[in-house]
Amino acid sequence: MKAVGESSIRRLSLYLRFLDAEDARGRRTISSEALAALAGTTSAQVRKDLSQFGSFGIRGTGYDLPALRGRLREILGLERERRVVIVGAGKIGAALAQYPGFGDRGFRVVGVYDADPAKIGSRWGSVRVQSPTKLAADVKRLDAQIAVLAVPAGVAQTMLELLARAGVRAVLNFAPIPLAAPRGVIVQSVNMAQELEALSYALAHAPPTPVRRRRGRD
Amino acid sequence: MKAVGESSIRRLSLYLRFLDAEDARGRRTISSEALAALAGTTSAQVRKDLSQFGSFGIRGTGYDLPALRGRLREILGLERERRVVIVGAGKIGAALAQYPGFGDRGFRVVGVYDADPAKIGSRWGSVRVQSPTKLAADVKRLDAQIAVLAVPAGVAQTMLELLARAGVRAVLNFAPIPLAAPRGVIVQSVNMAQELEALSYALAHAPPTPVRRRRGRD
DNA sequence: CTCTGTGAACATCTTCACAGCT
DNA sequence: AGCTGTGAAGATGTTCACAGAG
Repeated sequence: MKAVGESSIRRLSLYLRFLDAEDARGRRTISSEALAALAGTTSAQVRKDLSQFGSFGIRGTGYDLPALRGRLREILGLERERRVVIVGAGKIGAALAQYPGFGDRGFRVVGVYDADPAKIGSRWGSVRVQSPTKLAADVKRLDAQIAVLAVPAGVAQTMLELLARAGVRAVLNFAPIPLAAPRGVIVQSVNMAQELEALSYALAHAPPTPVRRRRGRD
Repeated sequence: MKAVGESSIRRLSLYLRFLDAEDARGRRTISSEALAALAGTTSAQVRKDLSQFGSFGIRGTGYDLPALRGRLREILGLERERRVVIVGAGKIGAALAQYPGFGDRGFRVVGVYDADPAKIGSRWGSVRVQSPTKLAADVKRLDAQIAVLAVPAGVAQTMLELLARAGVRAVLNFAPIPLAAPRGVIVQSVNMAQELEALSYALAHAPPTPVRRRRGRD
């Protein structure tokens, strides 16, 4: 299998969401055109994305919806439950912990950590906030593969390294700085400051009359 | 001025963060190499990004730090305060409202709206949660240009249209679906489900031994 | 001699357009 | 006839490598 683009993967995740919805309402088949309309892209894009993983469409008809749905879940690795630890028990951590897209897709929060003694011990759903000193042991014991890093920028790199040593394999970072990924750890960052400033730039440079913008769809 | 790439803008925002920090510690000049190291990119990339807006570097020396900083603030439209309304008073809205990168960069929250009667009237910093029926009048009165859309997927498009009619010019969307941007409105989306599933994909496909990943930096 | 600014090469992503399966 | 799968073209983004300013 040749290298699959990052952007294709992001779209697969989106396609899956719509396949779930269409499947729920009983649709059995869907064309690249129809799926593209839902996901806000083009039919060619949908076909290219899917064809990277084989050809499971039916010419003249479209894609078998339940089959495609199953295949995407498999491709995205959503068939198995992923255990997640949240590091940083602030508002962002809280928002993610209760985000429906989290639990719905098999991501289970098994631990929450924060260095603030005032927060340690408080309940977050079914888990209690712990000290980060517990991380190393917990990650191993609970077999957590994913960590959400929602700590201040100044301690993010240190925490990332701690997580890496503990055995975490993938990290979703919300600290607004670039992190150097330790060997063997996949780091994905979400930087809200950047998003906001991209909007500010667009406002400053497109002002009097309209213009469009993207990321996800237009 | 020729079209500037989306990705350049995102990096400018990052560069500015580090320029702020270096300026604070008294540095007066910085080379593309040094800035690249901080921002996790290459010197060529830094120079390409900056050269799109003119040539304000000094050959043999680097860039005048305060000057560059001022120029970036100007380019990103951060010299003027931006008034922001938050639609959806859930956890995500709350996380953003208290996010330091928000206030620090001149984004001021002037209103919070939620359809849930139980939330209406509660205090969020200096503002009270209002009904979305107040949006149209408030956006005009407060001259809000940016909205943060943190509502459930099902009502996001409707709210976006309401915001557009109210006169909002830019929207940062957290609902996990693509939105059709009304004419004259810039929509930027952050989809955490996609980020998470991209990690899941990477875990499923890079497992036994290491591999890297990106977005913001590796 | 250092470090910028930039054309040219390269790589990646998107769109087009059509051959060929059903 | 309808719709997929895919090469080829086009667009966008990144890296290289060097001429030339300071």
